[in-house]
Amino acid sequence: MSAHTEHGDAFTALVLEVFRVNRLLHDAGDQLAAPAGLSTARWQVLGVVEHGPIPIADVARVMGLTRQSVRETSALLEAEGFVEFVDNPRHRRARLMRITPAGADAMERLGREQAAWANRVGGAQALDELRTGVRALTRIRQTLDPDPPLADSD
Amino acid sequence: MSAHTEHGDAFTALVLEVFRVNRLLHDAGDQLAAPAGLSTARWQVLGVVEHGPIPIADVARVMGLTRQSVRETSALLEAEGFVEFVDNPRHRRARLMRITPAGADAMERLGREQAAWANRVGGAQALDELRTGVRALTRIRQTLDPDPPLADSD
DNA sequence: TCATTGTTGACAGGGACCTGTCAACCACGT
DNA sequence: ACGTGGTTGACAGGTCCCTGTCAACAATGA
Repeated sequence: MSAHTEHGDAFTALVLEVFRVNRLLHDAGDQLAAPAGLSTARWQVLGVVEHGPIPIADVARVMGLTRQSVRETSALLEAEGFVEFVDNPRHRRARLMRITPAGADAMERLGREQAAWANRVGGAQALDELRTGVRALTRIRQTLDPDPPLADSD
Repeated sequence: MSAHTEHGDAFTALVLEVFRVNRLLHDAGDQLAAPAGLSTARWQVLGVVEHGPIPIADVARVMGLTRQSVRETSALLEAEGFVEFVDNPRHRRARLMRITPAGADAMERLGREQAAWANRVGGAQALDELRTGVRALTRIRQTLDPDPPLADSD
């Protein structure tokens, strides 16, 4: 039908699979995060803020999102009491997002539940397959992404 | 830090990579589809409708989406003239979505451009890595998805 | 010192997905 | 024949992401 090479065919299959799995993982993340009053998106933002006070624009860069998306999520996190904004001595406009004790608590609980879930679902897969999958996606990301997000050093 | 097994660790890395790559692929799809007046979502719906007249609920099942999402996308596709709704002799309420000549044209052009793009990006990857990646994601999807989407037989 | 340039948070508006709810419709068992 | 239950499209409302635009702010060079 379409003029796909073997590589093009395999890549296309991977693309469609990424779309499907992404939605399932996102939903699973929402279900994991819901008891803590969070969602996948808020959880991820909180995971960055957890490392230390940081302006919105920096969070966006780390996550590979736009400032606007992060701003919206951050406003909700603040309204729910998971983060607070404190003055930035280096920039009067760019205030720093800081995790609150409530936010830290939620992250701690979520960390435990995520670990249990990841061990359970990941345990049902072959280790080498998981690792090859990560490598494949990473290479594709590097091929597609003109400027990759900053390292989220753990 | 968190009590991750090796499997849990690899799985978590895969999850985060899926999130990042999904966004890049979605954006790339939008850019591919834009010249044809489509987007990634509309393109995918049109790809199902292309196989023959079908009600909205069936499209949703095939794609693993809700009827509501497909309905919205379908309304836009109809407004743009890519599909039309025709009476369903078997169900008065569930009218059939049918691709228009304009829709078929757009899909044909997009098919060629997608093939070129997939060959180019996929060609930069190792074939066995791509295939293992597909297998890994497929297995994860089957682990997560209680009722998998219908086959999109080509 | 001062104008230019780049970055920041904010605001408006839109796209694509979700859940919850409803009336219309079909199919099925009694 | 008829009610019951499941499915369908529609509508309301919400989340998470995007682009485009703007004024406030910082940093830089003339």
